[in-house]
Formats: sequence, structure tokens, C-alpha cells
Amino acid sequence: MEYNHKTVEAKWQKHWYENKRFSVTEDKSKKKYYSLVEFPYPSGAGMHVGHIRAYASLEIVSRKRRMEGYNVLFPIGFDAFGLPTENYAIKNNIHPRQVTDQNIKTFTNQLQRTGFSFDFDRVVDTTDEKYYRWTQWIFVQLFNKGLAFRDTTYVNYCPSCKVVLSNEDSQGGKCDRCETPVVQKEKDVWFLKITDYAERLLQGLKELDTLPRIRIEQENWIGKSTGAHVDFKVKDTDESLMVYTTRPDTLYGATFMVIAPEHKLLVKYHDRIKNMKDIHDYQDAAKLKTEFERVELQKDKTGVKIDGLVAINPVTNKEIPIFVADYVMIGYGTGAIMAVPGHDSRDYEFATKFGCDIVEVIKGGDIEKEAYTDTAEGELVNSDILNGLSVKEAKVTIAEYLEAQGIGKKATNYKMKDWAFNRQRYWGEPIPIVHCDKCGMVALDEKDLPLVLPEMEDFEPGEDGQSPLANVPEFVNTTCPTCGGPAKRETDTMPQWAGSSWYFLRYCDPHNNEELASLENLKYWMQVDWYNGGMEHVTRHVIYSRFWHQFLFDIGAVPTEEPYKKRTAQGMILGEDGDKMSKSKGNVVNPLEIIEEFGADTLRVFTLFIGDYEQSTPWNPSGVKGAKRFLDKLARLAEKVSDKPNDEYQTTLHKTIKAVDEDIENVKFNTAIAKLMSLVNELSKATHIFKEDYEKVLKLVNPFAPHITEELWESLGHTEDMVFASWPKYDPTKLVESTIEIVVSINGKVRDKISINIDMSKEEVLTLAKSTEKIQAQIAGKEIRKEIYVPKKLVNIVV
RNA sequence: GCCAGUAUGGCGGAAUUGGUAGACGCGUUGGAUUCAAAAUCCAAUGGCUUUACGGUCGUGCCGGUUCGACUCCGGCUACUGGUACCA
Repeated sequence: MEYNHKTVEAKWQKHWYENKRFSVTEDKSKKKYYSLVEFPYPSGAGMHVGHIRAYASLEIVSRKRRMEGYNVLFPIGFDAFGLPTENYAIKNNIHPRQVTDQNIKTFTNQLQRTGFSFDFDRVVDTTDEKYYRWTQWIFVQLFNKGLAFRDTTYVNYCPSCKVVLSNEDSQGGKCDRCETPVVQKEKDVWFLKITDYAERLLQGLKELDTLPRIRIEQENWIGKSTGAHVDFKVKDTDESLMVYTTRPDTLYGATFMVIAPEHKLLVKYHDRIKNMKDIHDYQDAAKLKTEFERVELQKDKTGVKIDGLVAINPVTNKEIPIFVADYVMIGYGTGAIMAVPGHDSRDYEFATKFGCDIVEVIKGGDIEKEAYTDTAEGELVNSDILNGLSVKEAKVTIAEYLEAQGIGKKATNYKMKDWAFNRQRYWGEPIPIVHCDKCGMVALDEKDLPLVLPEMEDFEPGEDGQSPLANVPEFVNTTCPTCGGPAKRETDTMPQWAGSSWYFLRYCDPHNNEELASLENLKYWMQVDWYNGGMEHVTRHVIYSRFWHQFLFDIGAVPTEEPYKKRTAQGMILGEDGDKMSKSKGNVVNPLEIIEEFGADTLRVFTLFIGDYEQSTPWNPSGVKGAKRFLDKLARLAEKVSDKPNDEYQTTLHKTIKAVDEDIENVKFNTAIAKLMSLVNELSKATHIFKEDYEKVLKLVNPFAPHITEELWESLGHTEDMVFASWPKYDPTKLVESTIEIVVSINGKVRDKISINIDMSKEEVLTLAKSTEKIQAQIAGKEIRKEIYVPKKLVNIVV
């Protein structure tokens, strides 16, 4: 019998959602479990099968946890501010609000058609003013603690989107969204001082249960390094030029210095510098270079020697030249370096081009040819007090020496930069700050939040990177909350990362109008027990949200320092052609089409069966029917159900219960399903199936295919639905077989198989093994040198 | 460049405290059922070789350890992701 997936699935979806089977309350009598998936950006294209797969993992876990007796919070929401919606709205002359509402409707429908057990009473929408009121509130707290500030910098600017981009949004010199080459533009922008939390963000990773590659990616992003600050006297001035170096032990090899084009030394001593015009020209040229060009041109070092200023190496006391070059960045360390060309390939290249001295200070290479950089270990030479020491010893000695002389001390640096927190577009949270001539920048009072986005007709961005909000005088012109005088509102909006940095907190108390979420609810639900999302969000989103969470912890708004206990990341489903799914390539698979033809259960099973969950894998359209056949077979087993127990398949059944349980916990959904398929194959060969056993099977399959299993469960006479039925346990005594088959090999090559009793001794097994016809033929006339018996596995005879 | 991951049949992928390589699924071939088809069921399915029994080769490449290596060690190659003048 084949079941009709359309009627069955519609029936159970109606039952679940109308009866709010997945809506939870803070029931303190039960253990809680909080499973979190990254909420989607509700694009106009709707979901693709990748979304289904991303959510399916914790959908399985959540349904399993419910059956295990947990009170499960499994929420969903929409990260709905953003450029695609705004661009679509402009193009089609519709308000982004309307577009967003429509897209959310589409997504919700798709999610429900797939049978996801989300708590739809807790849906959050970042563009809802009841939500972004609290996003703004958090910003105000950050601002009041000095963690939100404005600074003039050169920023990445996309001339097409007409927005300023963070470094993260403009990788490879191209706009993340539209691929237009990015240009540099001077602008006053908002920053969040995430660097203040760098060390804590790094330390907090120790507590996080995650794969090494996920942890390492975050560690690299934070980029901690340790070394020293060293002062280099500038000759004939009181000035010291401070550098940061991770290799103070190579100080004797520092034969010149390089400062970034933006370095303030150039301003302070401009009248002493004789070639100031050359330097100005160089600075101007550097400004024009985009990040992309800097990277592309990295092989060709450029720079200008400062004529009029000379530094002194503090340990050799030699005069060394100072250069300006854009391979030194103003934003990292002190914006100045000591160049050790003998042991740094960048410095080597620069020294060769500009004719600087190259001194070997660590033995082992040939600095005539190239920089010797394999210097994690080695022996110091040409280094006076360090001569003969190992690198390790030299680091200690020089550090003590520098401190004693007062010319340097240990220092730590982080690659991570402050978070550029702004966007010059309409469809984002307005930044709740007022600019007053008298009082400066003033945050809005809590009672004046939310600062609502004004209704507008025209969302075209202003010229010159201005936000469209600047075109609305009613919005811009206001009064100062402090002095009451005339003032102007900030017109930038927040970046997309804002709303997603705390949404998991709102789920704990989504309708609270007094605070972002009550401490009581947060204490019950937090931390998130398991958070699954994309590998691409491991650095930015996860770090940004951890930063906000640590800050909220510091001001007492949340009860835990870290938000997440465990983090996993799913692999992508690629198009049939092996490329990333994208509209432009035309290889997107629409889940609704699969649901129509094969059913939601089939789609769910197949997206998890297709490959290892944490690995990317191409979509295989013909494979879908395999999942469908499995479910049809499972349904057909109902015909064999009987009240009589059956011993035929007990070992397989209990082994499968154990394995499926473990596989789900270990994110091995593909093998869990494979083992269920094997079990169903075996059961379909059995003479009959004991009813209780069939129920166990249905429970195991239920998290993967909830509709059909509910239907079959009901057909067995159950009136309570399966959602809270108990998860099956295996019986350890049934895992052991009395008779097993083992392999007999000669010199490691399999020659025969024998059936043995589980408690036969080694001697008995070996005797039996040697007695078979095939083995006799193999060992006849040969000398047996060694006999190996691996209990329950194999016998190996060496001849 | 650096960091991480991956490499197994026609395809997606299983199997690592070293112990039957290819579970499970797709596809293919043959058969049953059918007026026929779809669906379903049964069987076979890594290469070469053999009528068959069997033999032999085989987990990206080269070498090593071991009774035994997809698994461990040394040396490469290719692809994917992240990151990048980070001092």
C-alpha cells in the first residue's frame, strides 16, 4: 500500500499548528533544551533545499529531545532588514515593509509545509519596531559605556550600492552583494569597540563545544599575537618611534624602519622632512588604492625614504633610515615596524629594492639569496648579548634587557578591528542618536524608543553616501534630549549584523514590552544548548553576537557570559552541477516542488541522507525516490503487524536503536537513515512484526519523517500523537549474538569465513579455522609461522 | 603565502583504540507481475581474468611500520573553504 503524502501531511500539519503542539512555556518542573538555528533572511526567492537541510538537523534533535522528556525551545524568526529587499522595493516601487511581510508569509508557509516543529508563537522579525526598539536600546547602552563611537576613516565604499562597507563586506575588493569594485572614501562612521572584548572573546572559545576547525577560524579572526613594543629614538629629536614586533630577538638585525603613510610622525615633523612633497604624493597615491589593489600589488613594494629623519637602533646604536610604505598598515600595531630584512620576506624584498643593509641574526639560511624565515627555532648570531642563544632563550633575554633599559616592554596585539557599524540606507534600524551643537552626541532616552523609521515614498540613497533618511526634514530636525535646543538626528542606520546579534535572547521572551527579555525567562532558557548554522557565519555573526552577549552580561541584562554551549555547521547542498546554488546559474532546487511530488517526509529524509551533514554535497534529483521508497516500505510493514512477539530480528532492532541514537547526537544523520533502511529491509523479510517492535521503529523514524509515522501510529490505535511519545531504549542483552561469522585469512588475505560460537576459546577457533577445506588447501605443505586470533573479528595464519 | 578540510565503484557516500573495503541509496542489467506501462517484488552489479571453482589488482601519488594499513608515520599532488603585506 502506498500512502497519499498530500492528505497525510496536510492532516498532521493542521493538527500540529492549530493545536500549537510545539509552543512552549517556561515549565520549571521540566528540564529545558534550547535548540537554535540561524534565522533566515526572507528573500523574495523563497527557501531552497539548503535552508531545509540547515534546519533539519536540529529539527531531528528537537523532536528527539521532546520524546526524551525535555521542554524544548525550538524557535524561528526573520532577519529581515537588508539591501535586497530595499533594492527590490525601489525597483518595483513598493514599500519594503510590504515586501518583507510578503516574503515572511512565503517562508512561513514553506516551513510549515515541511512540517518543522518550530514554535510559531515566538517568531521574531528584526524589522518589527517592537523588536528593533531593543536593538536600539542595546546600542544606547553601548554608546553610554563608550563602546559606540564615531571616527573619520577611509572606508570601503560601493559606488553602485552607494553604501559604506565594512572590511568583511568587501572581501577581495568587491562589494559582497553586487560585486562592484570598492573604492576608498573618507567618511565619519560609527564603530563598536569590539576590540575591548578581544581577549574575552578568545578565552570564551575554550568553553564552546565545537569542531576544531570552527574554533580555529574564530581564533584566527581574533588573531592574537604576543611580542614587544620597542622604542627607537629619532636622531636629534625628543621623539621615539614605537614599533610592535613579535620577534624582539631579531632586534640586532633591524636595519631600517617603515611607517604607514598615515603615521602621525609625518605630520609632526613635516617641516624637518626635506622631501615632504614626495611623501605627500605617495600618501595621495596610497589613498587611491583600494584594499584590492593593495593586495594585488603586494609583490611590488613601493615606498619613500624620509629625508631629514633618522632613527637609532637601540641595541646596535647604529643610525637606520626611516621609510614610508603602504605595506605597513596604520590600523595594526603601532603603524610602524622595525624591518628585519634578513628574516622577513617583505622586509627583504623592500631592502633589496631600496638598497638597505641585510644582516643575518639567526643561523641556518642563506640571506644572500632570500630571507631566512624558518626561524621558530635556531641560534642567534651577530647579536652581541644574544649570540649563541636559542631563539627561545633570546626572546627572554632581550625582553628583560629592554625592560631594564626602559626602551621596550612585552605587548599583545589582535588582528581583529573595531566593528564598522553603519549603513547609509533606509531599510535598517535608525541609530538613536541626536547631534546637538551644544551637547554633542546624545543618545535618546529609553522612553523615546523605538525611534521609528519614517514613512517614505522614495528610498533612493542620497548622493555622496548619504542615507535616504537625510532627505526627510521631519525626521532629521528634532530637539536635544539633554538641553531641549534644536538638534539633528543621526541618519545612518545599523548594519544587518545588528538584529541578528541578540535574536536568540528575544525568543526567550518574545512579547515583552518592558525589557528585551525578562531575566527570569533568560535564566530558564539560556544558554543555547545547541546552535547550528553556516560555516560562513562562524567568524562574523558568531563573534559579533558573542560580543553583544558578553556586554549584556556585563550590564546585568543576561545571566550567562557566553550565549552558546555547542556550535555545529552544516555543509552546503550544491546544485546538480556541483556549483553553488544560485538564481543566476539556474540550479536552485525549490523544496515545494519536491514536497508536491514526493512529500515533505521524503524531502526531510533525503536532505539528510544525501551525504555527511558537515560536508558539502551536490543535489541528486534521482536519489529522492530512494527516500520515498524507504517510507513506502515502512508504511507497508503495517500489514505484517501482529500481537505475537518475534525473535527473528531482535538483534538488528536493538542495534539500530543504539546506533540511531548515537548517530543523531554525533550529527551523522546519513548513517542513521542508512541503518533505519537496513532495519526496514530486514523487517520486510520477517514472517510478522510484533506490534511493540513496530512502534519502536516508528518512534525512531518519527523525527525524520513525522507525518507518515504519526499516521501509522494512529492507525495502530493510538489517540495521543507521537510528539511526546517516549524515545525507545535498546536492551543491551539483545545486542549480543551467540553465533557469529569471522574471517580466516592467510598472510592477511581473506580465504574463508567460519561460523563460531561466541564463547569458543582461542584454541578451539584456531583448530576450527585450520580444518576447513579452503584453508587446508592453502596451508598444505607450508610451515605455519604465526597464528593470530582477534576475538570476534578474525583469524590470521602466517605461512 | 598561511590556516583548515577533502580525495574511496558509473554517481552520492559507508567503514578509522589498524582487523571481511565499498554499508545504505541512486543508476545499470536480468527476472517476476501486467494486455502493456507505471509502481512493486526478486537477483546481480569495483576492474581484469576464468565455462566455473578460483586467481589477481584495487581507497589521489611515492615510500615506510605491521601478521594485517582507507585507517598509523615520512614525503608529495590536486581540489574546496577561510584568511592575507598583521610586523
